[in-house]
Amino acid sequence: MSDTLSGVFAALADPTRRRLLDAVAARPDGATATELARGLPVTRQAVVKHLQVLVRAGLAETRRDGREVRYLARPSSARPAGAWIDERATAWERRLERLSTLVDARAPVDPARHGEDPMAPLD
Amino acid sequence: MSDTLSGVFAALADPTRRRLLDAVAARPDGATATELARGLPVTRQAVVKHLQVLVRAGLAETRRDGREVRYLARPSSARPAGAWIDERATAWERRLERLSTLVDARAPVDPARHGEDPMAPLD
DNA sequence: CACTTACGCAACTGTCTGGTTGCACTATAC
DNA sequence: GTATAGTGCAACCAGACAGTTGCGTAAGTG
Repeated sequence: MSDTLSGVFAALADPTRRRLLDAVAARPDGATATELARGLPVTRQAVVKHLQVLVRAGLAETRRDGREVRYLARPSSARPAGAWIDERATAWERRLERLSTLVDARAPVDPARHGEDPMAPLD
Repeated sequence: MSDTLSGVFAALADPTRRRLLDAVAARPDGATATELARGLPVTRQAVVKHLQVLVRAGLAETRRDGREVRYLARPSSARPAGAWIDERATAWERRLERLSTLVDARAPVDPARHGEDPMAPLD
């Protein structure tokens, strides 16, 4: 999970964490774990752990303010993950598009490639 | 993890699974787990499990062809997840934008809201 | 037919994770 | 100074997960 993309996706994979992120982002001055825990059916400690995951993923940051710790959202860190999905979705859809064109033309679907190592880099 | 968004994010959180998805998508006629395992440092069984995660997330589907099972990519299923990120990133950035405008104007950052329940729905 | 190959199922292991509880520490308020 | 939040740290638990091995079954191939 060391690469940054995995971290972001993993962080967003938990619904509680997504709620939390939305809640933090809704306050430009940030929110503390204790505050956030009040609105959730879990302990403050659980919330802290979730927030730490978000921070590790780069989706949030902390700012110390007296005796409290406020969590701030870092929106732009999510962009690469969104871009990753969008790139793929678009490319795949284009490929499918091309395929259906071939099918319409009654062309065989690359039978030479059947059984070949599919993890080999495409030329 | 029952909601579909969590499933997609969780599926994409694993680098092996992302590689796998790319590899499957690169073959419009699909690829079998056995083929895919040849290009990876893991067992066929492990690959099957990964592919099942992708299928459960709606990112792939299977098609039986004689005695082999070919996995096909389902690009469009990833779109909602990408959209989720993009929406947030954009909204959050706009909010930050507004904040810095306020700061420039030396206006206090909503002190009335400090300590309020941050999980409460915004009005 | 026997042989090979691709798949399916089940059990087992180590690690990660979401969540908890309990306690110690620190800064503010009275 | 004492009481009161707010945070930090550690141990612990149940369940999920990545990965393995072993074995059984089904479908082509000689």
